[in-house]
Amino acid sequence: MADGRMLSPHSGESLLFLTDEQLRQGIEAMFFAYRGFTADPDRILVDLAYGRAHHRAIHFINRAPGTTVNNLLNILGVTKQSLNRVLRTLISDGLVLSNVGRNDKRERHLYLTDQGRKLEQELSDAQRARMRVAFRTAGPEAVVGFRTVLEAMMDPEMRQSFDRLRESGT
Amino acid sequence: MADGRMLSPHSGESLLFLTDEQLRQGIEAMFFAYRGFTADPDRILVDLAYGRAHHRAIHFINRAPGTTVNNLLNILGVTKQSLNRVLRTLISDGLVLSNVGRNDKRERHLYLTDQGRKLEQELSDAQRARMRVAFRTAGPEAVVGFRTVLEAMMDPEMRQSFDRLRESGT
DNA sequence: TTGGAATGTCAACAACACTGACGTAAACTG
DNA sequence: CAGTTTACGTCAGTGTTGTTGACATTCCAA
Repeated sequence: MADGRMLSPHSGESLLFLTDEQLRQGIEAMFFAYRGFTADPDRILVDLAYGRAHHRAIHFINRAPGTTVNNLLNILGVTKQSLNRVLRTLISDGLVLSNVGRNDKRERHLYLTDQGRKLEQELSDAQRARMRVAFRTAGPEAVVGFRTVLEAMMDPEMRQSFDRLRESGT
Repeated sequence: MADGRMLSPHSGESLLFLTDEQLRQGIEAMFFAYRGFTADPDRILVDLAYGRAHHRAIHFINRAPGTTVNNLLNILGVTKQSLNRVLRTLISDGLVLSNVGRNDKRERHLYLTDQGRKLEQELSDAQRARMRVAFRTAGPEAVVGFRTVLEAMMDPEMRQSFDRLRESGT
């Protein structure tokens, strides 16, 4: 990294960071950072006998209230059977509400209950705290770069989901 | 993001990107990007009846040849029982070599066989290809920011492992 | 109205993480 | 040298989360 920054005039800066070694460090950075990224919510979840799958479901239901199971399926990228198991426990535990669709009775629209929102808050507070420290430490320009690279790393369909959520957010 | 960039004179740019909404977008970006990050190797692995755990073991053994089981354990952050299950299959399949330590005969030093290196190459080629496209698309400055934020997001012990590997690499 | 597509549920199974207990061999220590 | 610690492996059991297969319900269109 240190000497990677010294531009040699003929190589062109567009190739500079694309050595296998640079790429491998990017890969390892992703691996280690993701561990940190999930560590704090995970600690909260173990006490509740929930896992990451529950967290993800809660997160995206909170993000898009009234979403259908199918929509959630596309966002999460798992099979409906896998999601259903998670939803079933969340519903029976009173964290999630599942309402039959008015227009299309095949659909189920999902909402968080007050209790569900409470847990969501707790989980995302923990996760945001780490993200906040990381962002603050790294600085605004680094954050922009971070987001740019991550977006470029997504599959196109995932990028679509991401953008859709982003629009609805702010 | 768009209006987040408009600096209001009194707020100070150091707080600008730390709204809950900005942080949540960072969180979701991590989630979607990580899916892309693992997608390509995963596709290769299913055909071989291996999983991500095997990939991770192969990656870090290749990265630090001769590493001990204990060292690998610390890097991967799993239990020895979990790692052992993976190593056992890799060894019996002839991808990994486990040698008794010369100085300390309690230790096992791990190496990839030719066959193991071949698979590692295949897997990391796939993963690097995506990383390369993402880096190229995002540009050099974004890559620096990406790396900076990821490092700030790691747990301290993980950052240590990361730095150690980085030093040995280049 | 009948057949097909979409949506969601139930059951069984596999991968991979975990804890706990135990065994062996080697190294260290008083 | 005896006792403890360290490194590694293994067996058994459990939980989460993914998978496929089978099935019921609902909608829609020929």
